Amino acid sequence: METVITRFAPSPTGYLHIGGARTALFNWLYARNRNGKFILRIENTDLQRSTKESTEAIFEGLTWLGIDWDEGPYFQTDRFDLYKEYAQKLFDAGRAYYCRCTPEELEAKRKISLERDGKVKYDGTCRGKELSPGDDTVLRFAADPSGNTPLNDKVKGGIIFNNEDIDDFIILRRDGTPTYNFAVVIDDVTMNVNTVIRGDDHVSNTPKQIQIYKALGAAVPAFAHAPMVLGKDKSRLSKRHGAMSVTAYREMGYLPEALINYLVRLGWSYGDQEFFTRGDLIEKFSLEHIGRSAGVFDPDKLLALNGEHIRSTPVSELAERLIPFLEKRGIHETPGPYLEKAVETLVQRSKTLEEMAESAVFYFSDTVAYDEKAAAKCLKPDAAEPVRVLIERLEDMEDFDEKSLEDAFKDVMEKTGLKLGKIAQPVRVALTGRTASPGIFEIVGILGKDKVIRRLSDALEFIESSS
RNA sequence: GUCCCCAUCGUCUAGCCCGGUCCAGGACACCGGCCUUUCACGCCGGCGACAGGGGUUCAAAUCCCCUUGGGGACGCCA
Repeated sequence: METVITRFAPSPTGYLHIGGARTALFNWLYARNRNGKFILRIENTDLQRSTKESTEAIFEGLTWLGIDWDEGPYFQTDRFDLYKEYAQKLFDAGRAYYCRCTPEELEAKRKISLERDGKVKYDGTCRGKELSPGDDTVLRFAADPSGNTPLNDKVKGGIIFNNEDIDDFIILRRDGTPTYNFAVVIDDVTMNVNTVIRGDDHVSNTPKQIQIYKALGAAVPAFAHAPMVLGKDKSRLSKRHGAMSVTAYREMGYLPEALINYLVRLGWSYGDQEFFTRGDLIEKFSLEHIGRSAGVFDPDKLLALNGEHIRSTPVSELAERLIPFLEKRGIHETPGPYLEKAVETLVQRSKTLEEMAESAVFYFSDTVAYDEKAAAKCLKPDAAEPVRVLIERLEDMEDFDEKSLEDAFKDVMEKTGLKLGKIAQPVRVALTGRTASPGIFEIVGILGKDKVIRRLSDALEFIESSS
């Protein structure tokens, strides 16, 4: 069977966004699933808008997501000679002609025809004039004037375009650079791309491209147009909808595995399964299960999924990935048992690494910063007694294992006549500064005798001084 | 305006191709409850959809048509 060759061809005019990442993912996954080849190509024929920074950002985003490419990156700017060569072929074959209409004239024509019959199509003024190339000419493709161009889309099914709706579009600009609809085809032909997976905002370009393939006598690839990703208001995704760049999610503490899982699942399904590892995705991905309708990006679901991925990631690995987030808070921690134990207590309570780092601060700081409300609620005078008793009891202890801690707290309960809840909350605030935290025994065990007693004493002091 | 696509819970979706097993299943969110030293996790339960109208058929979420709604494309952008 023929080797599947797919590609991701972004234009470097901004960061890698959610929608682009999903397209990349679909192509990559399909290639991996079919044991094919995945190519990365940068479509930078628009010299004005393409930037080096955007190109770097795209590489960075893809790399973080774990999307690797087998070939490329290719840059269209390195291939201008090739486009000219193919343009010449079309010209020689009578399938392209020079046009001298100015942008202003075209604009006027568009306006008139739009008013007349609602159609916006080049009227073919220069077709048949046999103009020769010059500074003031563009090269246009001579499209089929009649008949139709069928597209057999892998996800949309069959679509038939009337050739009368397809105009003689420009393939080489006045400055000799190729336009998108022409360059993609030349690239895909010369790179042997046989499966084009892209957003369905490209469907209406497809018949134009198919005509180029045919005019060139090249094999038409399989097309799969995936539905769009929309924002909450069902309009096309944009900055208005919040964080849209892939790297923004990295910064917010999302795991690439989770983003991938979410993005792929948005528009593709595998029965009722929601959770997928990278391996699952590669194994199970198929074009047949890409949906036909557009989907709304739901940050809540992504967040929930991220929590799930965190819970299924080995603690040692999480610990390592957490370090940058601790650094951001001025905490310089190295991998090791202490970090890992701390992480272990936070896994179920964290939906992002960012959140985990925030909750982990008390494990690493010298003094505890009390949350105002927490202190007001729990570090009141009536908390002094149990805290004092606990300190005394703890001071006599050698081992801080769970069993002996439990006994210690029981003793405090007996001596003070208080329920565990009444004792645990003040202690929790004394140790962490907050009312919500991992289990008290866990924390005490990890922090160790010295830190625990110091923090309890600090709290006692706080209670006394503020009463 | 013209062309194209789409249409199941608020959202992502299963089911649709090969009509009956669907008074429509799962997930997120939301609301209850259980567990419990807090918060989570986990578990149990609830709320909640086949856009509307016509056909076809013994039978339609599933097939056909229309309407409506949404999206996309109409660039010397990609």
